[in-house]
Amino acid sequence: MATNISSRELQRLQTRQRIYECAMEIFRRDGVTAARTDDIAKAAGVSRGAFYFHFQTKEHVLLARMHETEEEICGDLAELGDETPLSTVLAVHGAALARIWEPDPELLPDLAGAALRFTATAMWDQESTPLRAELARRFALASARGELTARLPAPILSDLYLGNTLAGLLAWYGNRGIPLEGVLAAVTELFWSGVGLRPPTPNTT
Amino acid sequence: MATNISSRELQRLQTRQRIYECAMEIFRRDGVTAARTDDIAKAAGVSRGAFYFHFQTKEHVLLARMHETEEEICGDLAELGDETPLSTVLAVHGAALARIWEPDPELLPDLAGAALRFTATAMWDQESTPLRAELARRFALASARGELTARLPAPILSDLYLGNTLAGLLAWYGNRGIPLEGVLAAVTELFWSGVGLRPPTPNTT
DNA sequence: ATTATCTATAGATCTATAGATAATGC
DNA sequence: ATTATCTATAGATCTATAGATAATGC
Repeated sequence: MATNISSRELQRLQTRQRIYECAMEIFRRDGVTAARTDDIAKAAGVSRGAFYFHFQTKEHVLLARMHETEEEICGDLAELGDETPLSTVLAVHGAALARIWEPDPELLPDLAGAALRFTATAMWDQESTPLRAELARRFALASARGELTARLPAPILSDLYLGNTLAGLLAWYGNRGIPLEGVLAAVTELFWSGVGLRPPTPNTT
Repeated sequence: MATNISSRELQRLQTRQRIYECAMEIFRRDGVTAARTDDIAKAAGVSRGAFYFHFQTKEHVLLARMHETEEEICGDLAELGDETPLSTVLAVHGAALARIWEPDPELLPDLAGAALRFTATAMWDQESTPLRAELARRFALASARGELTARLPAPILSDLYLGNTLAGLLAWYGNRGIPLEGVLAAVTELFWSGVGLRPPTPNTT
């Protein structure tokens, strides 16, 4: 738990961070698929082998970005006490998502695609990500408090909510100009109005 | 509009189909990322250049699979008249999805990831896919008939519905054993109960 | 002395294209 | 003769790893 960082560790972290930032820049410039690891390494002032030492593939750099955004959102959620109503939790989550993606939409499709593949594999291995776990926990708390009326179990509702926000992000990506926060708020409201109260069943002729 | 196919065209289509099928098989065996174009070409009995002639990249084979499933689902939807209630249209869509993916889940994460990236790019270019266009049309018809009460415009609701089914597919992928059709029906019901009728606004303390 | 970090490089794989073959249209 | 389909292959890029360097722990 010591915070003293050895010179070697510092150097490693600095190199990794440099590679990470240069990769993101080149991803934005060339697209993830077209980006060459050689260009990234050159920009970071290291050999291509150093890139490989820090990141297994280009996709792993995207996953690092995903972890970074997850940590940021989890930080926001950590400020809300466990008794906070789920609707407030979701509003804070949406606001954080908007703050992160609104100024930098370029990598959204690639990142979303990688996150989706990664999450599916993680789900299959019964693992989770910090944000997904935290949201599932909040949904479970809300369910125990009787805030949810949907018949599906809380963890699945949590995943469906995440899927909804992903769809919202992409709808906004394809139709910029609308403020992202408004789109995500509308998506959450739509999701919530189905989850929060139970209206009569639909008319299935 | 002639249905006569030249010998050359027949040969091309047969070769392409052989490459496509061998690729899917090797994707399932090795995973899309690890699959080598050389193995695919060998399995199809052609040179690696022939693979490249028919498909720009491995991802384009996945997109061909996506188009195939879209055509199949559109075929099902085409049997429903324009006056069919949206809830029925969505039920048929969910049933078709389940029929397609239940017996062959292996490629779901890779295909979903590729589809997501591709769709986002297409949205940005103001293009669409057959299935996405057809669903948007059905949502617009339902909206005109007063079947929808949500404030969001019909095309966005349509995309959110697609995002919901994607989330449902992945929830099922990570937790096989439950019948997929049941998962998708629950997802649609959840989506619909939010879209079809307007309950009181949530309590945002 | 041992180990972590990184470089240099060999080998694997992919991408791009010049050229061969065989079908088509005149 | 022209063109579409495919092969052969050169060159680009990635992946894997042996070895160099410098920090660490004894």
